[in-house]
Amino acid sequence: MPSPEPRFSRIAAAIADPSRARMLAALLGGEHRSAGELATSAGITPQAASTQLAHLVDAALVAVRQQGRHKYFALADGDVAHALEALAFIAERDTVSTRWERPAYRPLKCARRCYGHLAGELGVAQLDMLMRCGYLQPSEKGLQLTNTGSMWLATLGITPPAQTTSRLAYPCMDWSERKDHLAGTLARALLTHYLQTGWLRADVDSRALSITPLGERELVPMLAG
Amino acid sequence: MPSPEPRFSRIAAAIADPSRARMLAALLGGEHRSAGELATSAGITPQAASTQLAHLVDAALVAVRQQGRHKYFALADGDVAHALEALAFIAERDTVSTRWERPAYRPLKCARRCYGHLAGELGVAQLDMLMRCGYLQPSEKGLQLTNTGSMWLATLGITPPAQTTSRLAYPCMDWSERKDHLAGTLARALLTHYLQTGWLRADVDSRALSITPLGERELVPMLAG
DNA sequence: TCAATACTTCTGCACAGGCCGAAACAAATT
DNA sequence: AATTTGTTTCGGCCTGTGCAGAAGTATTGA
Repeated sequence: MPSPEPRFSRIAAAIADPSRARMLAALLGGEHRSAGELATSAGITPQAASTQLAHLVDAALVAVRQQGRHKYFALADGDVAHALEALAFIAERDTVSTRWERPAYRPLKCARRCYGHLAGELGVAQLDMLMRCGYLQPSEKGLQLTNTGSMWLATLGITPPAQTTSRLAYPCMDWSERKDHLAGTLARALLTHYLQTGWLRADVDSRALSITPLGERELVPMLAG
Repeated sequence: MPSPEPRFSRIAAAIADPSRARMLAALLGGEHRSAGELATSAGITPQAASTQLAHLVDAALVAVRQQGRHKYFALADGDVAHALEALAFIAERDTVSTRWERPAYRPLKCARRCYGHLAGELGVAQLDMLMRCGYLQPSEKGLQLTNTGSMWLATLGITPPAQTTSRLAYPCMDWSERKDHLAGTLARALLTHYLQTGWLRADVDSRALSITPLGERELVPMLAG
């Protein structure tokens, strides 16, 4: 006689917890975020976030993608985003409206650190330029520095990092741009150089990188070329 | 630094409880239901249902309408239904599909009891016929039985109920038809008659009324005329 | 090989919230 | 007025579940 529990209540329960909801809100833009990032977004410890993210994955609300020692999470698909927006709509319809624009996200999309190397629009542009100019070329394992590439590095005053067990250069998915950017020791050396020359300036407590006026004049054209 | 709690998590929390979800599912067809009905739908006691319904009203997911000593609840609006369906969609997308057709609801829409009187398509047809034939006419307080109406009742073998403190006849919103049907002591007398003559048969544990073959031949044409 | 970083599992704790029984309140019927 | 029926409030119990601390696993970098 008591009807069975509606299946949508399980989905709603997954969304209902404030910490999980904060993580989902952080993913609403469509970008991928690592577990640690989501932990700080939610204001909880990494181990708590790990449990909650497992909960969300189990409910098929978010999808995981492992990349090295990181795990990147994103909304499972557009249907989930649609459901969240439908909930948000009835939650916000009586308020002053126009949230859901997120100016806080803009600088991150432009340029940011991705564990020592450059990511964002600028990072994608960097890899694009390196390939287009023939400074890097694909090889059987990752990307290989060409002779002209070594010469280009020399003009910048960078000596190519010695080939070690850690990879020199390889593509890394850029989740805000949905394209690859450059990762590896070479990428870290390049970002270090950009910071030393004052082309970029690192934010204190965020991954954002801001472009200085000098960088606007010198770095941006270089990467565009 | 920890972002504020997203407002949609409060909405999700209201939906997440299994008992509340069962009540919402019972309202998904758009019909109004009384608190007691929703309590049995959810499989909880009336006092528990009262608390949960207050919760749903507070969250603006359902709207209340008081009618006498009853309280009728319904989904607040189409946006709420939309959000519930969006949640149900992602909850059911991997299952064998095609729920959400509800053959169980069909007999209720046709004919049912509404606290002693006839409701549903047949109830609406009944009031329509009574007015069209001039058996009832509007008065300052409710509906009044005419002389021809009294004669018509006599041909059925019904003596008009004496006017008491309880109202003889008045319109009552039919929530499946979105029109009025007949309520009052006269309406109860008519339904009792229909059941005694075997035109209708009452279900055991539901408000549904089924039309017998005899009723199909005699009652349905009478109400249509 | 060793250290650092990212994430996960385990354990115990504590708070939130749903439930029922009992009793009160309100409306309608007698 | 008295009774019946529908709904609400109060009090106490109890389960579910989110949290952090500590310890464990995995991957990367030197």
